[in-house]
Amino acid sequence: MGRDSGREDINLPLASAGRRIHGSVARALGVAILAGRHAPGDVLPGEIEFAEQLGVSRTAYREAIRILSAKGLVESRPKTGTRVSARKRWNLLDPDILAWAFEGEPSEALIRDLFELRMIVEPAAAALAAERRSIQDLARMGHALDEMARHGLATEVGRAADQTFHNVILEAARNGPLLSLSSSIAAAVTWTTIFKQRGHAQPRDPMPDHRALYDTIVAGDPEAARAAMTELVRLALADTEPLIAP
Amino acid sequence: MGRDSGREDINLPLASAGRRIHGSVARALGVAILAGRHAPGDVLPGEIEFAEQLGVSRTAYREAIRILSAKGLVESRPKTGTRVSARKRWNLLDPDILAWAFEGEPSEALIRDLFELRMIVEPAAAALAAERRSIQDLARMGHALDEMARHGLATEVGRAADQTFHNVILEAARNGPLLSLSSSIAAAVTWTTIFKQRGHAQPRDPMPDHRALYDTIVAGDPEAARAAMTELVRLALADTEPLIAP
DNA sequence: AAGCCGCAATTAACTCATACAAATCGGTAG
DNA sequence: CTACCGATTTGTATGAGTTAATTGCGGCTT
Repeated sequence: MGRDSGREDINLPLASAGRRIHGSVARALGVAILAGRHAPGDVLPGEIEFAEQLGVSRTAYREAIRILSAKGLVESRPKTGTRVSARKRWNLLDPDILAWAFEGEPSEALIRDLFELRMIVEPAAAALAAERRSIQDLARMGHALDEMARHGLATEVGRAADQTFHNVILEAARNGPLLSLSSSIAAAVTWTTIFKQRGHAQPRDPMPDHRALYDTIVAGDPEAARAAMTELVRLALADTEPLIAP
Repeated sequence: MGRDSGREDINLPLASAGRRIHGSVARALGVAILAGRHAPGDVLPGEIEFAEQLGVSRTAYREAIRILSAKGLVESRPKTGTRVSARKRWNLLDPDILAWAFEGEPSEALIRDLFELRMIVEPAAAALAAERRSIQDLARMGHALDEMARHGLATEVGRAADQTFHNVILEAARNGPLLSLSSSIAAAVTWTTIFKQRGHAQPRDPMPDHRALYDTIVAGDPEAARAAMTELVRLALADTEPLIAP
């Protein structure tokens, strides 16, 4: 009814850049779920109704639901409908989920958890990387550090270089599943620098600890690398912690 | 053409139990990709053609592709088609992906990687659990251990209890992202026992190390828990390693 | 003459609408 | 208390029309 007379939709900014409609809907719903606007256990409106509300076809809506379902956010069965899954079912390590979580202001609990994870994973990864890194890995790490030093963490390129540095270390650890944690680590790294910029007018210079870590990996000394990375994360945590738990 | 004269499909066991068609197709393709039957960079046949080959509608096929895409296995764009993503894009920590990987004989490299991850994550998780566990957590761990002792790892219930024990520890660590690693840990645990059963006619008794770990968590001693879990995983690794790297 | 840029045609995925099938829950009758 | 039956919701199928990216052609620039 009344489809020609105008669309009654668009309270969500769907269309949007590059992304296809199913992707946009998935993102919008994902963000809403992670923000708590749909609590675990809640039943979503029926396909037909909800798709119409969003102003998209049932096809596109269903594909969006498949995406969310694949990430463990929702489960749908005939007659029962589609309901938001329990939190323990959510795949919190999925890159999209993390991105959606950080779309709005993420919960302090999540940031704390990610830091804890980082403190567990990165030192071990650094130790492995010290043993297994190739010459190319070292070159990429060195380049990333140079970029970081040149542009600083106040710039986009500088932050990207920081991400790259940590990412190359994970790659150099030569462990597929471990590398899949990169998005989680990246999220923690990002928010470290964001909080740092917020907190201090004069943020601590990150280069010394990064260089020290780099040197241990060049030297191929696993235990030194583990210690250096532990110290690096500890410092980052010290910068961040007072701001999330004041 | 010839749709009425019979279906030219079914070289894959699609239909199958409980699962919907899109789920079955996703699983079949996922397994094929993880088994290397579709290498990264390969372009899949077009929607119409491939869906017809599989004997399903384009709708079901597309929803399957959305699932795979959500897990990072494939990427699809207009004109280019759908292609298998690079390995580093795969979300190796996704429960389904791991399940699919272990559908066929998994690669030794993956098992080794998962063990490495387990050795990194579980001791830290045990330490956190020792600090944060509730009375209910302890009760569940204790019950799981009892079940494990009663039925042994040769039985399905016994193995399930083992899984539960490790899983409760992850839950007791009170860290969402960490808990999302449970499927990865579970995969490693499973294959430990599988290899153990294969290797020795008289497998090592797993109860002493498990009990020791449990006691440290009851005592609330993080460092003791870390050490106990490290020892537990080390023993499991010792049982497994000679069989995957002979 | 060689190379670069922009335009159009092609091709694939994407979206939509509709019809029908299957599954599941609740109530009702036996 | 059990078994069936109907209503409701997701699941599957199909065909038509849309959008986006790549390819190659043709004209322009160097």
